[in-house]
This record gives sequence, C-alpha cells and structure tokens, in this order.
Amino acid sequence: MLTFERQELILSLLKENQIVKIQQLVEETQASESTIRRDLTELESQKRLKRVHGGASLITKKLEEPSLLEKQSKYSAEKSTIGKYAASLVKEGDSVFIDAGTTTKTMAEYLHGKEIVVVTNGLNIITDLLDNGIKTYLLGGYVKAGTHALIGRGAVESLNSYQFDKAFIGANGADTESGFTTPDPEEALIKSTAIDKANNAYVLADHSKFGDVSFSKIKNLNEAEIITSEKLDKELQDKYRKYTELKVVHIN
Amino acid sequence: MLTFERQELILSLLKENQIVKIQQLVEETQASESTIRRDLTELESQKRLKRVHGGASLITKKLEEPSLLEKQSKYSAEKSTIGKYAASLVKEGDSVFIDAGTTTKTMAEYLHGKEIVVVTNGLNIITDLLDNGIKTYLLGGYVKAGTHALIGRGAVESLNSYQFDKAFIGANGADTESGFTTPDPEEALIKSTAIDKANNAYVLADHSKFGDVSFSKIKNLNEAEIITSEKLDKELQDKYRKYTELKVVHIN
DNA sequence: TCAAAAATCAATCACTTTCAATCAAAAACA
DNA sequence: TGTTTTTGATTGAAAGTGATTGATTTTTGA
Repeated sequence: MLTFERQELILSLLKENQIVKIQQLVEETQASESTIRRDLTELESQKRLKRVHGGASLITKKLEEPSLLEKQSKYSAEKSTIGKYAASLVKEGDSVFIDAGTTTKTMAEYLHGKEIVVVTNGLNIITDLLDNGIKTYLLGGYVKAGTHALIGRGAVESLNSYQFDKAFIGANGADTESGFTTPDPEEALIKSTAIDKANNAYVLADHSKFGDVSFSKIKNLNEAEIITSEKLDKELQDKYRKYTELKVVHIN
Repeated sequence: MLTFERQELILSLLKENQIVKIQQLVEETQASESTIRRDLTELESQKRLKRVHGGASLITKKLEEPSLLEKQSKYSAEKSTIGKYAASLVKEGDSVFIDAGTTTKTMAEYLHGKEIVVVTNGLNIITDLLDNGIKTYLLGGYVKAGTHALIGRGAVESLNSYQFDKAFIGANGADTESGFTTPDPEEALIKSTAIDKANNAYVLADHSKFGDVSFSKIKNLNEAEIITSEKLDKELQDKYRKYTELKVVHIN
C-alpha cells in the first residue's frame, strides 16, 4: 500500500470514528506501528488530525479561547478536581447530560476517548467535548448572552426528546431549606428538567455554594446527589448528609 | 504504443482506481519504469494527476470538505463584500435564518445593532452575533465535528418550529444542471428545509462555486436567489440569470 | 495513595523501495 | 543519410520501512 493511500485511509477511519487507536490502524493498514506513528506525526504537522496518547483524534477549530477570566476564576483547582471525579463516574456507553457552567466544563477534558453520548445546553463546553472525541448533541433554543447557555421553550422541547443515564448539573446555591437554586428561572427550568430525565442526577458544587440561596429553585436537595470537595467543613458535610448523598472529593 | 495513447491509458486506469502504483502501470502498458515515470512527470505538469511516492493519484477532492481554516483564507475579501451586502438586505423586525459557514459568518458583523431575531445552525457564528447584540436562537441537534454545524433529526425538528422572513444559505456548488449542492447530505437537508421555511431565500456564493457540483443536492437554482460578486464572468452571469435572480455585488 | 507493571512514545539502525539524472541504443522523421 | 525524439538500463541519492532501544506516560493493584 502506498504511503499516500494509507494516510487517506487513516483519515477516513478517523472521520468515521472521531478517534482511532494506533493498534486499530496497524490492523486496518497492515503496516507496522512505526509506520503508523510516522504517518500520524506527518498528518498532524499538516494539521489534518490531532495526536493523542494511544492514537489520534479529529482536529477542531476552537470556538473561543479559554478566556483569562475563566482561568483566573475562583476555586479553579477545586472545580477541576470535582470535574475530574464527576468524569470518572461516567462509564462506557452512558448517555449523559452536562449542564452549562464553569464547574461542569472541567468535566469535559477528563472524558477523553470515552465511548459515550453527551447532550449539553452549554456552548462553552462544546469545543472541549469535540476535542476529546465525544459524540455531542446540543439543545436548541435561545442563546443567553453572557453565559452562552441555551434556554427557553426550544431548549426544553429539545431536552424532552432525550433520556439520560446520568446528568451533571451546576448550581449557584445549595441550601437545606431552599434546595438547589440558580439566578435565572429559565436556566432553573432546564436544570430541573434534565434532572427529571436522568436515572442518576449529580449537582457539582464547590464549598462556597453551600448555604447560599439564589432566586430560582431547581430541585430539593434529596432529588440529586452532590459532588463537592473536602474544602467543605466536616460539620457542614454531616449536616447535608441528612438530606442527600454527598460525594466528597480529595484535593491534591 | 504511442506516447499519447499510453498516457490516456494511464489516466483512464487512474480514474477507475483513484490511485495507481508504478509497477501496476508498467505491467498494463508494457513500457519500462523510466517511461512511466516520464509520463507521470508530464501529466502532473499538465495538472491531470498528482504524483505520490510510488505512483499517482487523482486530484479531485469534490467529496472532501476543505477544512475551516482553508475556507477562511480563500477569497475572504470577496466573501466579506458578499456578507456585507447580504446584511444590508435585513430590515428591522425581520426574523432571519443564517446558515453555518464562512461566507455567512461575515454577515454577522454587519448586522450590528439591528432589531432582529436570528436563528442559526452554526456554532461558528454565534459569538459574532452575540457580540453585535443580536437576539440569537440556535438549532438543536448533533454537532458535526470539523465544521461545527448542527445536523440530524434534532436540528430539523428545531427548524420546523420557526418561520423566517429571510434565509441566508451557504453552498459548495451552484450549477445549472445540478442546482445548489454541498458535500454532507445531513447539511443539505438543513439548508433545504431552511429555504422552505423562508419567504425569501438567498444563497451566498463566491465566483469559485459556480459550475461546481458536490455530493448532495440542496435545491434547484430557481428556488433561491443568488448573491455573488462581479468576479463572476459576465458571460456566466448571463447564463445563470436564465435560471434564477442574481445579485452581483461590486468589490471595492 | 504510591510504586510496580504495562503501554505508548521518539529516536535510531539496517534494509528496501522509489526517485531523478544520465547515457547510449532504438525508433521516427526528413 | 543524418538529426531528433523516444526509450530502457544504470546509478547514487532520497524516501520509506520494520525492528529495537530506552525514556515517558498511563494503568494497575496493593
């Protein structure tokens, strides 16, 4: 087989599968591992694909650079750890809803290469998902300026045509009396609906969210599990455990 | 065998197989390797094929989509002018569909401040629209890796809940026989549906698109007006005017 | 959590194939 | 016949190949 031929084959396999492993390519092309590696290096330098450990993935143009603001945002280490743990809950074959927001965004990069289907209402996390070779569906609807979340009738209707194994939701407040809350009623409706459509619902919340109450209620505490970090006081952890299950993540 | 004869044979073998090896050609033509090499060199200089190490390949890439990056660089001045004119067609109060793509993207920045509602299937133009203060709705559906266009059942269903005063569509080919075409059938369906739902439909096409034919048909030429530029030959302009209205934009 | 085990990686070697350049013989032409 | 064009063989250079190495990364399991 000609070099050119083989490289085209690699690209077409990649387009089909979003992501390919080197061993897979060795089998398909009957070439040695070395040769495949050289092909991948060359194709990457041509910007026709992106190499990842163990194989290659489709290249995607960034929708937006991760803004400085996001990087500097509060508790980013904590959020990242929470996101990583949330990603570990996702198993091969799962269908998953991931909410718009900064905490949920950190999940995306840890989902790399998993054979799953993700539905989201957050434009901010689309590129992360695609870069990691995830099959991604987006809700339709009105694009809220600022957060770039999808809301409104269209979004809810879109949502109603899906079922999820797991839903990962962000919230601005988690309070024993008021439950999970968020400022925008429209967003609250999306989050609430997503929880309803999932077998397992998780709210991702760093320690600063506990005790806070926002304008719009999403759900009661007992309607979703909480993923948080050890930064939350032991006392408070125990308090909240009376209302719902709490997954407390250790921070490095 | 005559030189000319042999070269035609090479080309016809190439068309059959997309790619041919030198040894294969030596066998078929009973000529020496050197002769074949000379033929290939000559045919390549005539741009009738592309040499690759070990053989030659066709230069056609109609089924392949140029990457977003490639698209953006080509004819950008022309596209920008076309986009500007398209934006000028939009009146206050209009509800407008804007297709995913690079040409349509240039529209967005010229819509600044207009009191309109925009629906789009292109993630690549969302930020431009929001930055210019446009009320923006997004179709739902599957996010196509690479172009970041929304496609699939969800996208079509979303589309069906809207009505547009005007739709602005991109296409890869515009041909008198084959009509408007684009490589991906899923995208073709979205474009076609959007045209159906609009009182006025416009296809934005720079001069390079005319006469080209891609894999999937969108609509016949007479089902939308074309916005193009004066870079399109006068002769061709007249030819296409027999099939549909042509808005020819002057480039500064 | 941490360290051992496994997998993946880039770099290099020896070997094969393909390449362009050259030259002389054969064929075509006048 | 002599001249030009085409052809096939030869050659050293360039490109491509698979195997092996030891370094790096990821996964596993105590």
